[in-house]
Amino acid sequence: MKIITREFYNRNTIVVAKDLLGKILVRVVGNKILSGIIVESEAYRSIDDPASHSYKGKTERNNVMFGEVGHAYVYFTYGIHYCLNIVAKEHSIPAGAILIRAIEPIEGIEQMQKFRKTNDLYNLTNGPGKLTKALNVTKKQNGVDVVKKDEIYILNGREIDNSSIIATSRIGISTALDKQWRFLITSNKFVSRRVRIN
DNA sequence: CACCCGATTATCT
DNA sequence: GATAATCGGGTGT
Repeated sequence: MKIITREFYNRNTIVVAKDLLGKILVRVVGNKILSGIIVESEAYRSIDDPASHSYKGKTERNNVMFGEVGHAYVYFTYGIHYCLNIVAKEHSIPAGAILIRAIEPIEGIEQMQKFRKTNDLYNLTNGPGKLTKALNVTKKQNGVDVVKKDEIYILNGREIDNSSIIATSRIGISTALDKQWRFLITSNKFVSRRVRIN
């Protein structure tokens, strides 16, 4: 499998969010490889999206969202958790990123269980805060280029049949609830259980 | 299974 | 000073 090239991310954020389903997220920690299939994602845009960190313009926290596509935007939230996003947008749009909400673990499961301090396979990486903990992703990874084979990269996985993907409103936000920008693979056991299907 | 709540702190207003 | 792109544990049905 090959690393996804930068052109993939240089498209409509919503389309890329959907297309990331089925791709393989890889995390290199020392000499260990941790990986999983992306099974849940959310698109966040900019001036047209009140729920996005970039809605009101560039700040110290969100500046990666305004930068080159194909980089990781990692932020800290609720005083406890990190969330991993991939910058994606068309040239004409100032900012945009995709929140990786859940992966189906493939490689390095034992190491992920150590990072998470749990043996429960189905609650290991089924949430944005859980998967960053399982993959040992923190603000140190903010800005890393996921198009290069370095700390974090994404591989072409298997094509997902359109009929097995659904779109819903996004989780944990209070505005723009009408926008159906959360994508998940239906019936995948590793999707967040907080399912709000409209 | 559903709802409720506390944890804990960087970031923004 | 308030909020937050969350999680896990608790209680009740």
